[in-house]
Amino acid sequence: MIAVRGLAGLKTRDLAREIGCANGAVYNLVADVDELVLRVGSRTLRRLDEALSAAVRAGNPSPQETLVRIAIAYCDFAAENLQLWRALFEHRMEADKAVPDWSIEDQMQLFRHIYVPLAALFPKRGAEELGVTARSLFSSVHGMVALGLEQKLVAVPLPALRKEIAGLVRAMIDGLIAQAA
Amino acid sequence: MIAVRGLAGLKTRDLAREIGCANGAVYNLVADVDELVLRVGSRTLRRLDEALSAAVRAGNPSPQETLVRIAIAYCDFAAENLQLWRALFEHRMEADKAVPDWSIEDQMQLFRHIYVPLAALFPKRGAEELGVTARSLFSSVHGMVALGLEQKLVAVPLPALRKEIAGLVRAMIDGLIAQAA
DNA sequence: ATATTTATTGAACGATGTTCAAGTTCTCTG
DNA sequence: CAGAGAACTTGAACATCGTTCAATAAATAT
Repeated sequence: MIAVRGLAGLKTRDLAREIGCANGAVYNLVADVDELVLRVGSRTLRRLDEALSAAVRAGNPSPQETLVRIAIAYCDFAAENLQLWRALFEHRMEADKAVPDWSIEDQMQLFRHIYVPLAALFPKRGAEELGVTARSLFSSVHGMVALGLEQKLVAVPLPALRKEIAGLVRAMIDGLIAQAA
Repeated sequence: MIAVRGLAGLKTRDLAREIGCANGAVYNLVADVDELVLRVGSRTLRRLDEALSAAVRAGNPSPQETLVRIAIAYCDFAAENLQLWRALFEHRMEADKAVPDWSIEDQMQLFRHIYVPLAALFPKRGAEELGVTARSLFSSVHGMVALGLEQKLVAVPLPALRKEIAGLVRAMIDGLIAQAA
């Protein structure tokens, strides 16, 4: 239902009707909608992880081109799974409720795809520093994808967005290498 | 109310009580909450615009350092106006309702801060191309700020985030210059 | 066959955005 | 300044949510 109607289109009553049970029975499967959304998010993250893994496996290019491929794969996955991908970031827990550990774990896993080629590029850097850089790289690509796929503003055609992302990722890495030298 | 309790904490009843009128009277000022949020967003964007303008005015550094200052100013503004800034991006209209022109206009204005120094750096590029690059730069910095200020994951201390942003912006620009050469 | 545990139901509760008929206040005119 | 007409205000009522829970049904154990 999230995939079809978006996160805001997920209603427990519709869901109950769809799976053929009473309204209240939904809460036998899940504590509340927050958990439901997080569990869907978990599946989405797993599929995203597979997509990124496939992008890394394909061919055996340089670490920098691997990073470019990861970024493009991220972009493609977001475009092809727009609503599910958006749900990952649109969803907010109530202020007092904590995100469960298994969900945090899911999110952290993704950084390793970026971490590995980055470590190859910057063997002098420590794990801590590499983690921060991996995070920054991910964040900036995420930002480009998020705002690029937002039809709210000017709609950027997907091929143009992919090209733009590839260009900026290469620029970032080239720049980082130049800084390190 | 958005500034204090966040976008989700804005309730029309509370608002009516706060401004001292009946529930329904809110709708004399505003068609619906969507418009209310967009009008608050408009003010936030204006203040953000001022903050970026101030960052550009301060000193008279190179175009690349100007871009770094803009990025840092964006980060600082987001940190100091966290809830209001978040509301700009968290808010979603219902699928069938369009964002009004005046709100779109507000958003577009911001890119000019990036556009100007970028045009100085890449005088050979056309307006179209510069616009796309400006957008990409903004998007990637936005992504870093958005995920960096999310306490959901590991909380990055603000000074570290600023440093990280400055580093990556310099890397991106250096990389873009190298590509153009 | 009966008792006990487990699962399911759907009505009801509380919150929330929004509407609107009725009441109130303001304003302009004779 | 009186009073009619316009404009505004009110708060109860509606629809839509997520969520709860006593009552009921089903499954399982004795």
